[in-house]
Amino acid sequence: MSKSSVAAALAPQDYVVLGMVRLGARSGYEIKQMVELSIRFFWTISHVQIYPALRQLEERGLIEGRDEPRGKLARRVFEITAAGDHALASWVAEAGPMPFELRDLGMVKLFFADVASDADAGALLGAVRARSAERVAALQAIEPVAEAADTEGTHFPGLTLQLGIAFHQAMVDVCDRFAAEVTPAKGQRTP
Amino acid sequence: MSKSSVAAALAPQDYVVLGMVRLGARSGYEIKQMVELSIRFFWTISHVQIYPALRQLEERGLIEGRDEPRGKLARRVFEITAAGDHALASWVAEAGPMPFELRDLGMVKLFFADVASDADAGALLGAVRARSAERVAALQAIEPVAEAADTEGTHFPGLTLQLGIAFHQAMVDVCDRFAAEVTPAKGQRTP
DNA sequence: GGTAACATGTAAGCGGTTACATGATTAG
DNA sequence: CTAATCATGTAACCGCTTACATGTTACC
Repeated sequence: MSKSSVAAALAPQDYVVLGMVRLGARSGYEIKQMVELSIRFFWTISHVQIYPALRQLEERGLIEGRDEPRGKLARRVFEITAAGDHALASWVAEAGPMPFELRDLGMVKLFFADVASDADAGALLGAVRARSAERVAALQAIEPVAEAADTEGTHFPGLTLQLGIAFHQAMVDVCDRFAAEVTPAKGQRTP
Repeated sequence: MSKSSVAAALAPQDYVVLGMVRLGARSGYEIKQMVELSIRFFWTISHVQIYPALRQLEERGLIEGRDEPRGKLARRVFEITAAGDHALASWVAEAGPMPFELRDLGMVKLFFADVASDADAGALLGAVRARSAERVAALQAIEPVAEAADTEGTHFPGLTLQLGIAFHQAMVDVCDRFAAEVTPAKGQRTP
């Protein structure tokens, strides 16, 4: 009832925007970029959602914006306020449900892969493995950036990076083990 | 253009339903249950989508249904056809994008956790760890079922189960390592 | 001079969930 | 006799994405 005009708690994407401003993203455009470079593996946001979020955050005094055009190119830049810092910290600390939603067609196909031929199932397994391996590589490529941030006092982005690397590496390992079990010789199982 | 009445390729959830019928789920109700017991960690479906999917699959001849009421309780049960087997196998074998979509508020909060106090950040880390630990336990509890299926010739559900376990165990491990680094003594970092 | 990147928006649509609705059967 | 489970549906709604829209600045 009534998410009309009064309270209406901030949504997750509002906090994402707030957090990115805190980490130094100035314009909506930069926020979108920073999201793509950092949390895109476990959260996405489109620019369409960012601009309304910025307006709302500013209305609430959690960020402060000023127009700073590049020549004739309209541009509004933001900084987090003390109230914003506090709101973000409260949200982070706030206990409550943290939904973990995974949607993975690859795993679904694997689940049903008994219906396919050994060759097709093997190819699918290889594809799933490759996908995770690529992601591991992509994440490892970011490690220097995270380490740089770490020395400057920002430690947790590195943790989420390690989490991403670890779980995709774990998937690669399981795929390898299974492939070894299933094709010890050449498509034969249970020797 | 035109997903009117002619072709309109089957959507993932249609294949999920088809696959579950193949694995022995007979009614829509049973399909929903089996989804909850098996692939819910990487795919969800609500009963609202299942019944239209069943109708569509039957129209295409991929499953065959007959009314089999329990007394006065309406109930329609299904079996997969040879054409259905083939369609499922083709889909599984079909190369193509396999989006891996993860949405995890816990990781988002962790990413921004530098804004919080050491105590709050530690609590958050513990909560994320606990969440994955619980999931590991829940998945391990299913292992006997997967092993039973394995001996009966259904091998791949066990693989996805191992993937899930490994995935969350990896997250637990990273959380533990990070917690050890950050609190060697008592909230001090970089000794 | 052209292409990529910068910068911000509106509007339509879709895939999916939630709420609502109904009723029968089984187990305690 | 009451609650949980079985079994299937309709309708409203909502968050999010896609497509559309526009113009600027910087680089090659």
